[in-house]
Amino acid sequence: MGPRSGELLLMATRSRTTALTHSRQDYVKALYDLDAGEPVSVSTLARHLEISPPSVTNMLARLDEEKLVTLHHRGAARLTHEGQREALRVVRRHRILEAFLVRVLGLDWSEVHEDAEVLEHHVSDRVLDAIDQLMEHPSEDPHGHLIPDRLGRLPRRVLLPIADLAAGRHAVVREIHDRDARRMQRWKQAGLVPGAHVRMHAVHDDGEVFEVEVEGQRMVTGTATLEGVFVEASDPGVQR
Amino acid sequence: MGPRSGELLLMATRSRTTALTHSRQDYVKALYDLDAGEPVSVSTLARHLEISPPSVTNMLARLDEEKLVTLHHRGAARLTHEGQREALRVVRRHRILEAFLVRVLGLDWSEVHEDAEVLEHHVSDRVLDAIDQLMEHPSEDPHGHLIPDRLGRLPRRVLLPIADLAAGRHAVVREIHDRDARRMQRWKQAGLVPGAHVRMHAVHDDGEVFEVEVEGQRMVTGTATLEGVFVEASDPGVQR
DNA sequence: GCGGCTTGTTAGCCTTGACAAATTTGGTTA
DNA sequence: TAACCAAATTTGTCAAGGCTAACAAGCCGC
Repeated sequence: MGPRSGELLLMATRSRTTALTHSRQDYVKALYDLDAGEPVSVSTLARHLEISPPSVTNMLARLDEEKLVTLHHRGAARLTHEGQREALRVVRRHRILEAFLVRVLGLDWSEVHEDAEVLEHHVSDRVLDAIDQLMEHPSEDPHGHLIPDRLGRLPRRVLLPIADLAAGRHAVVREIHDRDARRMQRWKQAGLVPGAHVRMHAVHDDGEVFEVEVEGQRMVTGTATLEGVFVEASDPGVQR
Repeated sequence: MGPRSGELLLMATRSRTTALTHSRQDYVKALYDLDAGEPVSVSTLARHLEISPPSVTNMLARLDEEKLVTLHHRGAARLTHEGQREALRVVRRHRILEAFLVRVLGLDWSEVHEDAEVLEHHVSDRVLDAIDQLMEHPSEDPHGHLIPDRLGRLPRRVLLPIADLAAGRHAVVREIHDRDARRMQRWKQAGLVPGAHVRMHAVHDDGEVFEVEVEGQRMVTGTATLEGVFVEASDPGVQR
């Protein structure tokens, strides 16, 4: 739920003096992204970060000492409040940078993730603020993710994986997960972009095949394609 | 002379496959900046990079092995052609980024150096090109330094330290060296910015005190203030 | 309750690039 | 020529943050 259910955090009063190292920033951000209500396992994190499990165990122990995470059963980790605050800082930078790369530099939607991933660690606050101002403080990045404010606050938003949309329901695409450029290309071609209006016509084969209407265009597709697209139901009574 | 007398280099036909490490980029750039016609000493380089002399000796040995520098008497180093090419790559990035920070993000002239210094190592070619294009391929950065083209070519330009301007001579400010933000503030206030027209009225105390007219405003100042300002003589016959 | 897969962890090592302390080199001056 | 000083180098460390190989713990099915 991480990115699509940000919470209004109570900010700790004093913040750390030194910024987290590059690597720590990656870890807390990954934990934030992977947070689905329960602690994230070592192997999940290792896969996500493309780092070996021993290295992850090792780093998690450090983050635990530094009060950025708490450790749970079998080494699984979850962010502390402070860890979450740090994660949200990184998330904010990342999303502002993605917006900038697309809106100002005109780069493609589906290709900016990696660049933002690097720059989020290296852009100074001053430059970030200037970028934010230039774009007039956008509230969303190009994939539809909300941008936390300077204090790490993020409006709560309840979204639904598009595959969970019941047959007959209308919805609006709100977020597109952004790890795989090829998949994003496909979505883009299909019109599955933030803001697009969709309607689920029918679900076949026990939730394996979907008939979806995207901006008036009917398409048939499978789970693999749809995974990563989140919508907001636009007619009443739709629940997960 | 490094930055103010770039040369038209013959580029080697094949370039290295892997980018230089962050640290190596700093070294080659520093060597480029400090190049005044003869090898740069270990201590000069150490001071410029704010790194201890032993570390510098050590790194220079590696750069020598990697054919990026040649070593000379008492450990002094000079860039090879390949080293110079790499340096020019970094210089190009740095200058494009400075221009961007000022022209697009609206940051101050005198404050962008540090940010550019960091970003030059982390911006991808794709992003750099987009930035360059957005600005319509500027030929100079905000301090007046010429920006090498993609092949590392730089028009030759002969400039004069303003202090070397003979009494009575007119000139145009072309480059401002950009290491010290406070000094840059002073220049800015005095109107000593790239493009400004100046005239040397008189030189006193054996070249210690100068009477200069900047855009019509007369000022009296010392060597310390003027060091770092380079001009192009705008009346004939002025030579160093 | 006992193999045996899946997950984590321990141990030991590597790489980059920096540092300080102590030593050597080499040019300069008496 | 000897003594001296500044500059460079050698030697030994450190900190981050990775990695592999080998070992340990949990959990599942029987």
